[in-house]
Amino acid sequence: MASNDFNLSDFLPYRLSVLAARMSKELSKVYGEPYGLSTPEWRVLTHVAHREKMSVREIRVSVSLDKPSVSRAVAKLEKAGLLAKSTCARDHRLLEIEVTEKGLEVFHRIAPEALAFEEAVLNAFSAQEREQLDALLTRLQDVLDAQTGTG
Amino acid sequence: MASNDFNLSDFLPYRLSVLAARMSKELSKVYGEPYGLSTPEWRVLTHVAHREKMSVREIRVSVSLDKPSVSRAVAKLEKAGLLAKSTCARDHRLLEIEVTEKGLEVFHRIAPEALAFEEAVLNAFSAQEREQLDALLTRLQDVLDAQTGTG
DNA sequence: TTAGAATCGTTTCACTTGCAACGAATAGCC
DNA sequence: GGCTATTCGTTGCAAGTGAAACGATTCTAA
Repeated sequence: MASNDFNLSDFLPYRLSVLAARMSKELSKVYGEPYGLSTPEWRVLTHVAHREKMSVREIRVSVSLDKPSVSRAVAKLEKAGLLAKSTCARDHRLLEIEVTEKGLEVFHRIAPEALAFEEAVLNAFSAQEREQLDALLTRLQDVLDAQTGTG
Repeated sequence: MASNDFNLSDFLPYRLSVLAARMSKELSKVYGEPYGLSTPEWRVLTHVAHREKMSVREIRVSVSLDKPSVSRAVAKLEKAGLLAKSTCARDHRLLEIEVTEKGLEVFHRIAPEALAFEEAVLNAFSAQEREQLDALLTRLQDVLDAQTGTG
């Protein structure tokens, strides 16, 4: 029976899950304890750091989090003074969320460390292998998009 | 300033995290609603399905979950009659956990679907690309092991 | 205009998680 | 042998998560 061959450690969804969890945990040492940021907060800050005003909805799709997570992350970041909220004049349902100077400052302290972490991991790979990895991950993403609907 | 280049959607930890989350969510449709299994339960059942008696500790390292998660998963699977717990005669601290006939039956219904899901994803890749993907993921795992200590 | 549908962000609530504390059992050491 | 340290699995608890409900606002269409 074929399912007797089933080996969790070779199973792609499991491997990806374990890998992603470990990497996220390592990375969180950069922004977590030192700056008191959670993963959603780090993602939101990172995205908002592009300096454009944006709504919760725009952030949500860009950082792959659900509405409540973004809402809470924004609330905490605002409380910490890292971003500013105001209601959009043209549409009072929308928020205009914008990074503050303090937020940018924090971001510019974290980002290089985050990139250094990524670089430390990718150091084990040649330029060609990096391209392969990039391409394969993109393809995986595309396959899932095609199967699921781009949700 | 280099950190202005920071783009979350190109950032490896983020990409892996999003990819793994989506794939896990898709996969969970196979074992989740139909069989009432959570992800920890699915992993534990899968590992125990090898038919060997094993302790919580052994399961834990094999399925990348922490102690409480395995303990709770085992408790629920036992309640559902999919595995059996007994205390080890040689060491009363240890449990001997073993899959039941019913557990095997459920496993043999789920596993082919899980493999089919994996296959459907990997269908987009050539044999060579699959090997590349396998090798790259293994290397990533190794790099993290080396940096972290094999946890 | 003006009702009804849709969208936005927040909040509620039930559920899951993971760390730490715990009791039970064994191993190590004097 | 007895005392301490360690390991095992469970449980308590606080924090995080996501689906659904909610009020507020805007859009649609008559």
